[in-house]
Amino acid sequence: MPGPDTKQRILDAAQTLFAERGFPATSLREITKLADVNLAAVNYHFGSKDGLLKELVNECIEPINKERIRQLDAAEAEAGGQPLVLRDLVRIFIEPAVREMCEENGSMPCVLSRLHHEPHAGLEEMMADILGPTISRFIAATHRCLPHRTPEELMIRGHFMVGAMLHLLDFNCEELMPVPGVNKEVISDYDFRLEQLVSFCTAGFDG
Amino acid sequence: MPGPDTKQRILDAAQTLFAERGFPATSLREITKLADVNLAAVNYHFGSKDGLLKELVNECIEPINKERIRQLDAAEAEAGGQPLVLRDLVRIFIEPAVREMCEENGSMPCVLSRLHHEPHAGLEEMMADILGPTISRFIAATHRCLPHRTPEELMIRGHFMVGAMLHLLDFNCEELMPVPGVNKEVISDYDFRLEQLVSFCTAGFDG
DNA sequence: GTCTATACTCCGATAGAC
DNA sequence: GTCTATCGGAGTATAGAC
Repeated sequence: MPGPDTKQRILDAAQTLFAERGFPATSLREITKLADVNLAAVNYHFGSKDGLLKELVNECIEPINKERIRQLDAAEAEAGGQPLVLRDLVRIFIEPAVREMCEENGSMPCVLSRLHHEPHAGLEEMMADILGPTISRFIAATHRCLPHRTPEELMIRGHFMVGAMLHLLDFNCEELMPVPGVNKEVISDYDFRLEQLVSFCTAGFDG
Repeated sequence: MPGPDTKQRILDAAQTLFAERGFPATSLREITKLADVNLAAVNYHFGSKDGLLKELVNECIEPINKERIRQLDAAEAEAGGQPLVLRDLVRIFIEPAVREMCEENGSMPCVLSRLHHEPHAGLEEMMADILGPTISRFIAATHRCLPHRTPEELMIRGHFMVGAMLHLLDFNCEELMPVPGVNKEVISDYDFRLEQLVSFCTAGFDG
């Protein structure tokens, strides 16, 4: 079997199945069957099941992080030393993640938000390496917006923002509990969700 | 081996190990070895590994939910038909969970917050059964506090609140990324975290 | 009823032939 | 690079001892 795209086919199949039933509940035999490749190809190309996951996650969060840095650079250059508007800052952190994951990579949000809560070998270190510098810059920029807040207050509130965002992303996959008076179409709308999250976190930082 | 407390010893061992390394990474053979019981005892008492998890979760969230309902009943009786103060309402939802999980059941927060993001057979239904009526009452009470907000806005913001809370609970187990100027002792303090979360969500609902 | 011993199937991983 | 064969360990089911 030729197939120089074996690696990509495995990645695609894994993304689909991980999102559907979760990482631990998906077997390599299911993935390789869907991708129409041999079982051993996974270990050849990725070393292990965890290695496959790691590459999948890296492909997803690196562009998000680069976009955040790009927008932050642009906004700070335009502000010319003045503190940014808090709402703009919150949006710069949230919008690239929500947009990338909801529009370009339809099935990654669930995978990613779950991973933040379940420990995996080597994955936390990778996330910390990629996201650490960004987080430091955001805390510093937030401190300039809200000088009356302590660094501890800003850090824990940034943590709340991440939690709210991850929970929103996972929301795509679950069934909503039906609640009287709530229109599901409104809640499912991507722009509605994004604006609500930005409003919630902006007010939360300042409150 | 006599041991009429076999069941409880399994539950204790499972809670410890699930919190330490996560549910999927913990084998029944490790649990039964730590509990000093036979492997098959798990399936006798709980039916399956998932059944064990389900009972563990149920034991944990039912008292939290009862306490929320109790406090909500008391507050609404005292208010005598008037809308509650938003901050009190937020605290009634958050405080029982944070207190129960941080003080009485030191190792459950991680387990619980992870489960909210990884699908497990039958577990979502159980959560929905237990939490559904409570959530409906909170949305209704919030709507009386903030009549200018639509039900969709209140529901999605309640979802953000849950996400922030779960992320905070899981925070106990992780190592914090070191950030210059942030005192880890302050961030680790239970009262500090609770008050920050209440402030963040109260402002977020209204913002 | 409780608990044990044991066997069964499936998993991820790997060695070695092609 | 790809494939087959195989390994130890996982969760599960059950027959039978107390």
